[in-house]
Amino acid sequence: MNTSAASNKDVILQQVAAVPAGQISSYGAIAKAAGLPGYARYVGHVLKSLPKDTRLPWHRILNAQKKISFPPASLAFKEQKRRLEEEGLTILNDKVV
DNA sequence: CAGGGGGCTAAGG
DNA sequence: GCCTTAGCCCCCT
Repeated sequence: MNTSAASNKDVILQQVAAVPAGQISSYGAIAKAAGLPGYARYVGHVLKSLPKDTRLPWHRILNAQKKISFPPASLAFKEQKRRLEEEGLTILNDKVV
């Protein structure tokens, strides 16, 4: 798929961007798919570092419990929830189904 | 080099 | 449902 010149961060972002609309994934799954098993936290750290105008579907990335790991008072929480709903998903008590 | 923390995960109490 | 323990890893002091 592409050369090995990609850094861990790039690979992760690539996997995140590879997630189809209406489909969700977990940090561990992304890390694993990126060939970095155990980098779950690193994935979160990277996504969190993304710019507000990022085009990466970071909102499709949830934790292993399929729940939004943000506090309900966080803007990211509402934003992610809203985007997921826009993609046809449903959120029940911070949980994505 | 040591210490603390983080959109994590799984198992236990 | 919540918190703790333990594991994995990276980044900043």
